[in-house]
Amino acid sequence: MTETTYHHGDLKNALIQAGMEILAEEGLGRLSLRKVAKQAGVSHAAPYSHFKDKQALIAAISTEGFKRLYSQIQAIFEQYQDKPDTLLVETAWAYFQFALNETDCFKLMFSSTLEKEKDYPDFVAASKKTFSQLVEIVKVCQTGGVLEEGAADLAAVRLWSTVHGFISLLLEGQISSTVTDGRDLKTLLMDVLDIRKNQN
Amino acid sequence: MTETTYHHGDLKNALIQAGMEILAEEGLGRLSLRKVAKQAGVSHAAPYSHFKDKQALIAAISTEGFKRLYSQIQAIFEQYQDKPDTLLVETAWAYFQFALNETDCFKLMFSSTLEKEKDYPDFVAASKKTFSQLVEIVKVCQTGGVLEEGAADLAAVRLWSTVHGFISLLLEGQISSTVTDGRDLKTLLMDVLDIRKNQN
DNA sequence: TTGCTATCTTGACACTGTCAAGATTAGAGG
DNA sequence: CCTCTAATCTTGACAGTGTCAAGATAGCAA
Repeated sequence: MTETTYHHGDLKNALIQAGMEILAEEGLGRLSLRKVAKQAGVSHAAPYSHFKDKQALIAAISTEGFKRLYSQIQAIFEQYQDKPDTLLVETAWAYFQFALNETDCFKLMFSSTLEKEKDYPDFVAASKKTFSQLVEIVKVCQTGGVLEEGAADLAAVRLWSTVHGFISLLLEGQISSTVTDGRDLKTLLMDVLDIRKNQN
Repeated sequence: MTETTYHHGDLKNALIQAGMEILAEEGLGRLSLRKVAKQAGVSHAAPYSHFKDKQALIAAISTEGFKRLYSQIQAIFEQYQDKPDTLLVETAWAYFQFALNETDCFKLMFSSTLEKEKDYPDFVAASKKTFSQLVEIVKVCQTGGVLEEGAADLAAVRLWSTVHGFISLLLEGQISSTVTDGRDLKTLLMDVLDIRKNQN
């Protein structure tokens, strides 16, 4: 589908793409360089022309994951920019859905498979950008009166921590069913975030 | 140190012990069954007499991690049982410290290396027990007036999510330095949890 | 003592990440 | 159009891995 010629043009992205597919279908445990290479239709050592390491490929996949997460949140941001209360809930919900829909990618992004993030500036940039976006959203919510005024970055960390921790524990099966039962996920999320229901 | 005889008595625990040491010294990425076996002084296939899988060993190590976490929190619980406000902070701080001191074990416990937790009832029991403990602590804080009354399990999930998410993101290097700079970790934790400073 | 059974060893297999050496080819300079 | 260089890709090898089957060992019950 994506291949161009024999010397096959854009292998780097093809490998990232193949990696994400395997990740989604088989999970992190079954993600190997050789399988990625085979899926991209090249020999087992070909990836080393584009990635120093398996770590480097994983960094690239994580980076791509952050970009997707960013753009999904960005869509929410633009949609609800002038409805601050809805904005907060929907941002959290978008984060939640990303984790649910692309579980293994999400886990890869955060499950410290990467050992020396410093070595991957693209990865750092992509995640920093996402965080700045959250701070931005928090500011809008503050001026909109949905959140108390105060250090926006701290408030963003607080919210991000809660959402991230909750979805992580949930994916891990650590949230007791006495809590989850009888609530749909979105209401549950709002309860955990301690957001009172609004108009819709 | 721990070996008893030639047919070497208590290999199962020796393997768990060896696994935790390697985990602490070299990290999850470098934890292999064969290395664990060598460190315990047995041949490479010996672990299969006690563990079905590498997964099973990892489950056992995680379980041990939960037991340690439990007992550390339990110590805090007993110490501050009748000082509800301090209790809350110190519990969160104990969780925090566990993650900081035994980082790789902590990551192993939560980083979904385990694929089918259902298959490891001991693991499930140990983590459930820890959660019950948190609910218990929340209840004490509620009757002590430190937390609003309400569903204790939901409040526990909320707190746990925030602490867990925060420490996870921190370990991952995802927390911007604009937030961490100039605050020591405990104050930072209290800020994130939105707990106002008290007497001490 | 005898024999059963849990435990441990040995040897093998397929698979993995990684590297060195060589083949191929795209594209720049003539 | 041809040539040459550098990027790209292949082949082959190596050590390390998880796992299993077959056999050795030894603790313990009879």
